[in-house]
Formats: sequence, structure tokens, C-alpha cells
Amino acid sequence: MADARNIRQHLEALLDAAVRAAVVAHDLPDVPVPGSAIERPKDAANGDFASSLPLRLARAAMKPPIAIAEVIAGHIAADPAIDPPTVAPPGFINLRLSNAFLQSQVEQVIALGPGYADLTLGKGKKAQVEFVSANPTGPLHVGNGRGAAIGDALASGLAAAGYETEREYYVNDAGTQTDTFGDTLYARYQQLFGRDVEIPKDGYPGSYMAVLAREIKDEAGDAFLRPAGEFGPPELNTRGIEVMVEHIRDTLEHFGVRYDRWFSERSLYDPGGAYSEAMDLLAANGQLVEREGARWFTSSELGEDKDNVVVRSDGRPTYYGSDIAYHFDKFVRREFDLVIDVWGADHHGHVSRLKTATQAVGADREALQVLLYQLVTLKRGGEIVRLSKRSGEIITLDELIDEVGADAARFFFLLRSPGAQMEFDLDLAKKQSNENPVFYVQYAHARLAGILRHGAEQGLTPEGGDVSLLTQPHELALIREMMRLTEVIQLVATTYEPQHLPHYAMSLATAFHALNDAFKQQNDSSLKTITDDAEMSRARLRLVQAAKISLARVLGLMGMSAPERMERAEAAIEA
RNA sequence: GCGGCUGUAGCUCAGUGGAUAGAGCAUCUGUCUUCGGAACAGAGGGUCGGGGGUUCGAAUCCCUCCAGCCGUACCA
Repeated sequence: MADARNIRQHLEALLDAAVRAAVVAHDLPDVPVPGSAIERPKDAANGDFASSLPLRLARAAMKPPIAIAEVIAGHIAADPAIDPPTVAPPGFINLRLSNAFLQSQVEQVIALGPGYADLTLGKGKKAQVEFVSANPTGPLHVGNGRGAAIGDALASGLAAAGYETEREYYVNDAGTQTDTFGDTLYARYQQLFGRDVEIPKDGYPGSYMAVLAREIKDEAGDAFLRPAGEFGPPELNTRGIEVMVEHIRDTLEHFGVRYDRWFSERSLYDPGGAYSEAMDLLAANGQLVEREGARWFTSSELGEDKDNVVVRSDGRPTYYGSDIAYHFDKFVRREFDLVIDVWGADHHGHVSRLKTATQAVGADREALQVLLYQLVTLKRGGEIVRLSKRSGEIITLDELIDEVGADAARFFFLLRSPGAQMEFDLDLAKKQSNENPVFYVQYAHARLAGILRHGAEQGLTPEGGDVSLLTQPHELALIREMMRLTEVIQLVATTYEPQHLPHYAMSLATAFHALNDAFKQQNDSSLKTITDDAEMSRARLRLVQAAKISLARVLGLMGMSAPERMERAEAAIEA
């Protein structure tokens, strides 16, 4: 039987069969038929699904589209999932789901639970989403939060689509930034012992470095101190990175993000690590050359603008060299079928050459997807602040979570498509008012929970409810909206665009709020969920139960909580 | 210079070949001692940056121009 997960394919099959039948009956010339004929009409008045196939066939078939539509519609077999098809100018075939089918979906959602809309399109495939991966040279800032929200939701979406999914953080604990970090840390550390030392030029001026130095002094005393004028010990650097990574991990856990793996860049250079193997492979392919004292990957022969250095003239690998090894590890060693790297847009110059290198070490170019998100502009008190870790003036993700809450921050980050520059209005996100859409969605869930509680107090539960009693337009509209989740999951998992989740969540919440208030609007208390009619009440509670499952699922995919009740903490005070 | 992203309602943004271009906020009008009103119903508001082209059909695809952001390192 058809359900939310396969209704589209079911209708396509019905349509295909109708076209074939029309051809066999000589009602339609035997012309090539374009695929994927089922669409979603924008206007609900045109049905739940529609086909523009007649418009596309008109030329080849040499008949008016409307006539073709009539012919095909006439050959569509009767099906319990749909009402008889209708035809609309200039040549659409409109399909409407039957009430009986919609009602049955309430039972289906309850029977299948939170996974009712999950797909199998990624079944048997391993996917990895790598995100945030900020240098552990400072605390995460607001921009990293956007990457975290996007990457985490994307991973959830892929998992819902059937992929075996891992979340990974790439820890850049090697390289020049790390050295600069170490130098700055040692300067701050020495300052704590009264030495008049300046922070290196191009160092990290932020006060958090002084805090970090203090932390390390507290735990290790002067163990890292060297005679004046000498360099600091590498162990200080290592410890500094460790502590920073711990802080980053705490921040992300606060944000509700949990990684399956924290992958150390340094580990690439361990004996048996991916670096030497990947470089050997490129060398064996004749794709490495020595030039100007450095080692270059001859990427221009593979279509890149230019060759790129992988090992500097001083013998240290570049970031590019590391990344080649890292992606060799992902694809060749760990055999991921799909890898999504979520990066800030300022890295976009790196995308093409990394894909090329990935290809050179034997992976499919398209198996690596790089999702770029544009940088976040912060607005506070009408003032626009650009984010920069190096300026020292940053607003951290921790501060954002404290002020706004993790749920609201995530929702705002997800709402914008990754490619769009976004303005994050701190004052707005902080508001606990109806200007803030996150409360709208969560409130809908709390209301659903409230109705179930209210019913239970009167001895009414969803058990035994007869869904065939659900015939009100608002009730059926809510079921239609619940069914759409599967399309949203598919969209997220195939386009890697998580912004569809919050938009869907809002329309699902709207469908419920509208249902919930219909009795007031129509001034008819028999439309309430809990009425004098116990049978009717049980049927509606069943719908409420299913809707709650649905909304909780979307909130879960976005990494947000689904509250059973709302706290109105400060709203009254501010008012 | 070259390359990438972006340009849609007053604001923030969805919509990536279909029917009258949507949402939230803001503005205005109703509902209103609520199965929790952080709600619902409705209204006004658009030359989809400009100009060409492809198509039965374009916000969507192609070309071109304009504006903003980013990149074009032996930084990451």
C-alpha cells in the first residue's frame, strides 16, 4: 500500500500506465514520453499533485494539450489513494488524494513513529559530514555556529534518507597557524611570570589567549617556562591546542552537536598515516614535481588553473598537502561513498583543486561535495560588526547561545540558504516575542502536548480513535502537511540544502495552529479536539498524536528540542 | 584582470522550467475571559537588479551589463 514515502512513485506509475494504455488504444500517437511527470501545484486548488505531461507532449503528438490531458486522464485507473483525476487548462492533469487515503496516513504515522517519512535512498551507503573544523587557535565564533547548524542538520537529513552517517571535526593541530598560536600563548604565559614580552606580530591579540595562559599556569605552574629569550617548549603548544579543543567541544555540546570523530591533522603524519601513502600514490602517478625547492602537484594537467605546492621548500607540507592526505583517508581508507565538507565561503578557492586531488587519489569527483556558507554579518543595536578571529573583537558562539539559546540560534542559521549572506540580528533573536519564529514552531508542539494532557485529564486518549471521522478541511490539510515531510527529507538529502527544514516546520506548525483555532474562527465548539462527542474526540486525539510525532521529528532533524510546555520566563518582565 | 556567490514586498528571506511569484516581521482590520493568544481570519504592499536570447511556458536555463561580498599564497 502507498504511504507518504512512496506516493509520488505510485502516482507516476499510474500516469505511465495511463499513457501506455492510451497509446495501445490508439488514443495517443506513440511518441517519446519525458520522465518525472509528477509535480506539486503551487495552488492547493489544483490538487495535491499534477502533471504537465500533456503540455510537453503536445508538439510531438500534434494535438492540443487539453485534448491530450483528457485522453490520458481517461485512462488513469481507479485507485483508492486518489479521487478521479481532473483536467485543467492549458493542459494539466490534476490529482487529489482521497480522504480515505489521507485518513489512513494518520494510522501509518502512529504505526511507524518518528521514522514514518524516512527514506531508503542512501541505504547501504556511508556518508560523512565534516563541519566546523575551525582552527583550535581560539573560541568558536558566531560564523562557526552557522556551519555547525548546517552540518548537523545535513547529517541528520542524510541519516533520515538512509545513509549510514558520521559527523566529523577535522582538528588543525599542525601547520603555521598552530605555530603562531603557540608563540602567542608562550608570550602570554611569560607575561604571567612578570616578563615584559610582547605578543608576536600576526599573533592572536584576543584576551582569550591570556585566559588560556592562566588556565595552563594554574594546572602546570612554571613547567613550560624557559630561560628568557629562548623559544617556548613545543609541549606548551600541544597542551594549548588540547585545552582549546576541549573548549570547542564543550561549546558544540552546548549547541547540541555531537561528533562521531575528532580527526587530528597531526595523525596524518604518524607512521602508517595517510600522508605518506597519499603522496606516494601521487608520485607513482607522476603527478609530483620538484620545482623552486618545493614539491608541486601537477594539477594543471588535470584541468586546474595552475599547479599547487604540496610540500614547502622548508620541507613542511602545505594545508593543501594535508587535505589531500585527509581526503585520501576519507575515501580510500574509510571508503565513504559520500563526503560533504561544510566550509565558510572564504575557502571556495580551495574547492576545485581539492576535488581534483581527490580524483587523483582514486575517488569519484562527485563523491566529494563541498557546501559553502556565506559569512555571517552580526547586527547589534543597529550596528553591523564583521566577524574576524584575528581582530580580537569577536562575539563567541558561547555568548550567542547564552543570549539567544541554542534552539533559536540553530533555527535562524538554518532558515537562510547557505549561499546567502545572512544578517544575524542579535536583538531580534533575543526577543521572546512573536517576532521570533522559533517560538511559533515550538509552541505548536507544546500545544499538541497540552491537548493530549487535557484529553487524558478527562479520560480521553487517542487509543481506539476512528480516523475515518476526520473529514474537516483543516484536519485533512494537516495530514497533507505531515505527509510532505518525506519530500523535504529527500530534498535535503539530494540538494544538501537544509533551509527547507525550518520552512517546512513553519508550515506544519501553521497547519496545526489553524486547525486548533478553527472552532474559534467559525464559532463552532463542535470543532474542538475535545468535544462532548467521545468518539470524535478520540479520532481527533489520534490526529494530534500523529501531528506531534511529525513536528517533533522535524525539530529533531534541526537539532532543536520539542518542548512539552513553553517557559514564559522573561516575556512578562519585559512587557 | 580572472573566477565564485549574491541581487525577489518597507525589512529578513523562501521559491533553481509550469497554472494568479510566497513566508515571517512591520503596517492596517477583524476574532478574543483561549482544549496555553508566543494564536487564528483578512487587507494593502512586486517592472523577481537592467537588457537581450532559448522555450508552448523563465525568478529559475544561456549571453551581456550594473551593484555588493569572497577568492585568485610555499595562510588556513
